[in-house]
Amino acid sequence: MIFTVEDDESIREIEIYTLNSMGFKSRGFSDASALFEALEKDIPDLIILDIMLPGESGVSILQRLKASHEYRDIPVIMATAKGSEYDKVESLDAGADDYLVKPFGMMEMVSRVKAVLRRSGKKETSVLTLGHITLNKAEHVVMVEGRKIALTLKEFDLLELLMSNPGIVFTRETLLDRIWMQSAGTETRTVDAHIKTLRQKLGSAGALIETVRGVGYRIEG
Amino acid sequence: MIFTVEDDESIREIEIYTLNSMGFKSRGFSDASALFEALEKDIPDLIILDIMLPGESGVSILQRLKASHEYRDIPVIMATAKGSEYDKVESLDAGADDYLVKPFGMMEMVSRVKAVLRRSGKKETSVLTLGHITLNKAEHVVMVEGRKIALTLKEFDLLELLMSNPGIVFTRETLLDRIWMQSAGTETRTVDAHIKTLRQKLGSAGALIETVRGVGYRIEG
DNA sequence: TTTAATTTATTATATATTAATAATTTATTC
DNA sequence: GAATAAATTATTAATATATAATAAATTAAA
Repeated sequence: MIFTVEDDESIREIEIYTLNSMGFKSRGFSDASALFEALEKDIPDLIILDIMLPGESGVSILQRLKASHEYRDIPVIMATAKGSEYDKVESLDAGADDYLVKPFGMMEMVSRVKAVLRRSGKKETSVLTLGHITLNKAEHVVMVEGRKIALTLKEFDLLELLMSNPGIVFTRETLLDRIWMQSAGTETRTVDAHIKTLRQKLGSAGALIETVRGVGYRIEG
Repeated sequence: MIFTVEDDESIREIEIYTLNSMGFKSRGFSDASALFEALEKDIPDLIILDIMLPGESGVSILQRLKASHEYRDIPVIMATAKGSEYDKVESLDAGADDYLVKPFGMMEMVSRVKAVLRRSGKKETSVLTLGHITLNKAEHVVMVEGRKIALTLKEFDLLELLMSNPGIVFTRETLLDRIWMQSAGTETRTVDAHIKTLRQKLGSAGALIETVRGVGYRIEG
């Protein structure tokens, strides 16, 4: 679970939407009081904290968090306005784990979130992302543009292998070997059939799976 | 055990019903004398105290509690009428741990109760809630929609593991390893059988336990 | 001696595979 | 550069297989 504190509603919504569709769970809050209220019920894995907030500032919230025995271990990423070097220094001093300079892109946010989670040694997210496809290994769930897609085991394994190696072409033989545990030999259309259902279930994102004629399949890097 | 002091009988009943169905034990009292009588026999983990009471007011009761060597460590949540800022300040001054502004929702009450119990470092609440299922680890009791469900040991452990990790898929192998302390190997339908009885006993809430074909089981996050 | 846990056997269902055909793409020939 | 042939992949639907749900019977434990 990721908490984000941001007073601008549209930015907050985009952040939450992005995080959710990348396989994270997230909730947004507009100010300090809403955040601390939620903290009583649920300790998140990470907090994204805007500095400019109505009422209590992000830096002040950060200091409160780090002063609290209960909350000090939650990693925090600060969102600073461009150029306010002083805030940045002060935040890092106060114990922020990373910072984002506004205006920041959603993909930058996600990659920083992943990096901080990885560094802070929290349970490895095990989330693969590519284009609009998100694959969560632990939950065995695939999302396309925020919508959950039901895949069968073979489809899931196939997609996972392709997504783990974007750009790399796999021959049918290799795929049969690695996913079906079949040593090559008999001619079969099994792989083709699964690629077909995969593409279909992925909808528009299915176009990411490319056929390399005469060789095999790959997912776009 | 949670005590709630509230003169309005219907509110009191709802509070008790809610707390009980969330896995807490609770008793209600209509005024100060009933409360102090009960306190002589049993020290609760927390008291919810209405301010507007016939006879002695909630604030006065709070002051007496905090003045008493015996009772001062019991956390107290005050229930204040909307807008009576003075009462709120006076209560927090007098040592209340939190306050609820009337009219408050039952879920808000429960989450504040949990938060205060957690903060006050009392025995870890160890109450898991998911949908209509409530699991109390300490009391080894599971409730579904307020009704107590009798689970066997293995069933309980299985549900606890799943509820502690909502959304995460567990393979039969992992479940056997973590609950049955069996290292993998022999093919068995043991897990399936327990999932079946669990679902059956949970009734409609049993649908929360999902089968991920070819992988294992998970409980909906 | 009752209750719980496990195993076995059966039934139901989801998924995988295959085979046949259609649609493409690439190569070849005129 | 068109027309045709050859090769490859896509698609479909029927069939086979694998997996899970269920119920009943057995074994173990309290």
